[in-house]
Amino acid sequence: MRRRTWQRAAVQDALTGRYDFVSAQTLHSQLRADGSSIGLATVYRALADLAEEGEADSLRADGESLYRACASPGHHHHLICRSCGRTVEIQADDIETWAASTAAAHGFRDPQHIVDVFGTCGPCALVGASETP
Amino acid sequence: MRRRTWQRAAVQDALTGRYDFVSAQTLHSQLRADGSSIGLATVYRALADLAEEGEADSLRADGESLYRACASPGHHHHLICRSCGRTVEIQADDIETWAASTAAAHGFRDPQHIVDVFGTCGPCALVGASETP
DNA sequence: ACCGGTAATGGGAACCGTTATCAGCTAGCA
DNA sequence: TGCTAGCTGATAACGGTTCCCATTACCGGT
Repeated sequence: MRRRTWQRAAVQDALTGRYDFVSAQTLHSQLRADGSSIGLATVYRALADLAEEGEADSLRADGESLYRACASPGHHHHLICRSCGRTVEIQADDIETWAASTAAAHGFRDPQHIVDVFGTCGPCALVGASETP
Repeated sequence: MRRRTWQRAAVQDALTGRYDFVSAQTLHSQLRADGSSIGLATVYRALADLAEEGEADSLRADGESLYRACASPGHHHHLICRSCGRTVEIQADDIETWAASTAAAHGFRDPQHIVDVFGTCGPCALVGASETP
């Protein structure tokens, strides 16, 4: 059975309050800064559980796991700003069918696909342009 | 200038001799087992260089970087057996245009995409079926 | 309200893949 | 052949994540 603790709630709340992908360590720091006494290991466990239950999306970038609260409940992909982390959720049925048919065409079963798009969002492109001479 | 050393050649040969994605550590172990005295750091450096030069593809799985010699020189994606690692290279122009147009539609510039499909290849599906009662 | 068991917690140590360090070596060029 | 910048490799350091385990506290049953 999965117990409901204030730590789990705190992690979920902190995740829901953000619009971008965050690492476990960042979330832990934020929670501590907000006065919580939650432990780092607990944040890792809570995030892993949330991802397993489908309450959060996860992806790996630069060798660390990032998490984000799901806005849309179903399967979807992400368009992520590589500068500020702003994320747009994308539904793309074409990709689903493409992945399934491609796997089947090569005799692969039970296909899963990783599809994420990174880019520089409008505001960050302006900032970056002035920083890069 | 980039020098040609027997270590780099050994890494490239070992990579070319495989049909699957391998980690730096696995490749290092294989080279040592074959009698080479190559160092682990050198394997990491050689693989990073090969990937940078476009001589090898890399992807991250389970928190580690995996490498594979490119059969097709241009941009492509992979269909990977999650059991035995057998890999099929896939050209998918539809994905390229989809990623570009999706990014543009949301005001994102300079898009990059990560698209990999994992599945269980025919032979492994048979083996796995007998192992799972 | 009170137990009892049991999952959850948290601090630190361990773990693992990767990268930095640096003295010695060597490929490539004149 | 000699020079020298780039390469090598053993080891230390590093950063993110997981494990360990004594303690805590959730929750169903009474």
